[in-house]
Amino acid sequence: MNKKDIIKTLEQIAVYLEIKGENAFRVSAYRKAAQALERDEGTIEEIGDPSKLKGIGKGTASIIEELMEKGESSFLNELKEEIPSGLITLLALPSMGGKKIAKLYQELGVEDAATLRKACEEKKVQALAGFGAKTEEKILAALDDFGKRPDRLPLSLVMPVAEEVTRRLNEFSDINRFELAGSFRRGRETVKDLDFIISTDKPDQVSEQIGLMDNIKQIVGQGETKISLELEFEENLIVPVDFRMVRDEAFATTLHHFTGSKDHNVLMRQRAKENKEKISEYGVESAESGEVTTFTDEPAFFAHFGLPYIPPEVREGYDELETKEADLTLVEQGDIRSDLHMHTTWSDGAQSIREMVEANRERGYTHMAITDHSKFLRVANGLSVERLKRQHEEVRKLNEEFSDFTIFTGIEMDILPDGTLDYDDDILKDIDFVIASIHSGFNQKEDTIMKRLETALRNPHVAMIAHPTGRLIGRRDGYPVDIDRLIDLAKETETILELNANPNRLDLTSEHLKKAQEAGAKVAINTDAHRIDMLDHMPVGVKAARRGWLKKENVVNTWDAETLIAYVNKNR
DNA sequence: GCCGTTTTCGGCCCGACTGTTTTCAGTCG
Repeated sequence: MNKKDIIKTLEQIAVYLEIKGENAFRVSAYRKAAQALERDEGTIEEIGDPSKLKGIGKGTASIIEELMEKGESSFLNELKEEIPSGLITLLALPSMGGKKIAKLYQELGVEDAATLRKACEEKKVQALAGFGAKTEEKILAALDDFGKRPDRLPLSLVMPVAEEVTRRLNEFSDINRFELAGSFRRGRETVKDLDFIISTDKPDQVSEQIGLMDNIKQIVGQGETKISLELEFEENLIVPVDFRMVRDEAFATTLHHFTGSKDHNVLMRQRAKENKEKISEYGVESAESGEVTTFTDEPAFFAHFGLPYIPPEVREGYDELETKEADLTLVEQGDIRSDLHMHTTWSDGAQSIREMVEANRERGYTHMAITDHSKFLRVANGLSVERLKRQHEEVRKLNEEFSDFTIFTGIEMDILPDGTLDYDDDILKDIDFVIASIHSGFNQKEDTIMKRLETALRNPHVAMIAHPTGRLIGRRDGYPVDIDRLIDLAKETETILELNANPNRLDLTSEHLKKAQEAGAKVAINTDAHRIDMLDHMPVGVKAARRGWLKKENVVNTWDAETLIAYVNKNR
């Protein structure tokens, strides 16, 4: 059993105990033990004695040891004997938690979705103490929706919704300021909902305007400080959106609270407790005087606890509170001076070279690369050698028009299924910025894929590997890659790895990026734009980079053109 | 179940909302 399996098992035990109606703190102890393992960077073997980690004591350590010896947990096996597995899936129903499920199981013999439905239809549920007719109706409605909707929505789908809601809020009256919080602000690649924090002196009026918005499928909840909606857009795109209304003095702490993550908030509150203080969304309360301190902005809030500003992207409850300011100074959009991966009408892009160049200049960059597909990719009108040469002639001519801007010739060259590259070295040697990438043979075994990648990495003309895992978020997993090996090779051969800024891709992940930075491999953030408007995905990529704790100096797009080309040409 | 410069017991992050109650438990974020 590896570390991931052990973490999963501990979390599974927590779920079973929850349904058993166990003490909530005992349940969370198993979750905390799982988190402690996750937080530690070592493998399970490197950790050695697990009980030396904070959050793992005698009980959970013995379970971990048993898992390592036997590959299974007798405790979990007992729980599985005792509790029908169908109950586990019921936890996914909204407003259903361990306590309610335990009661349904114990008093009505509910074992799964089907028996729960039957109990509701026979009106047995509303007879239980603590349940009622409304609860029964809600359960039936939830069962009807069960499994129809994905748990989390990919960023690419919710981004336009976030923009649309932002546009509408800007038109509302009685709003001092507002900001989008939650996992969207933290830059996660999928989100459960959108959380808007609104500063207002008239929450009733704001709530009323929100309730009259277009596209409302239903109002899920409405209180004095909060209104929760489901907005429905085309193609069955249903996005839950929460709005929290607060007075302006509480805006910073509310924003922090609802930006999360939950684990980060727990760390902050524990820290406050050590100071005899209590954090809530309304401010920081002194336990002694009961006085509440509020803050003008988040930096002031963190400063109150002697902390540097912790960017939203790293608020995941790991070690961000223990990290020194220098390591929290992450790459930002303003640092980006180039986009190094994009397409034109020469292959499968929508715009001409000139149009793409102008669009890049408008975005304030100082250089760029035109990188159309290579000849293997016929469906994308990949460039023959002859067309490649003609295109590069055009790029060079265009480049002469600008004294303050540099256009690199480039190519996104396929790494072929047989492991060879799509062009010979004597073609590649004349190209400024050669990207290599995989668009075929996704079903190959990991070592075959790695051999293909290694060929590209070891070629002195290849500057960068694009979208190194090939995944499409929520649609396909990509091809199998040994990331650690890829990073080591990238470092050794001084080949750049791409963080693809397209919200459907976003490979590398934050874990990959952390490893790359630690290993000393360089990263590029590129939009891979096929249209001008896709160039605007750059901030999405920057956010993803910040989730990977990337510093400016390790992101090659922040370098000037001379430094970049010197790095690329070093080994040629 | 875990933890301790408030230490071996008694806490464990905090508040809003809903639906059930008639003062609060459960769920959620």
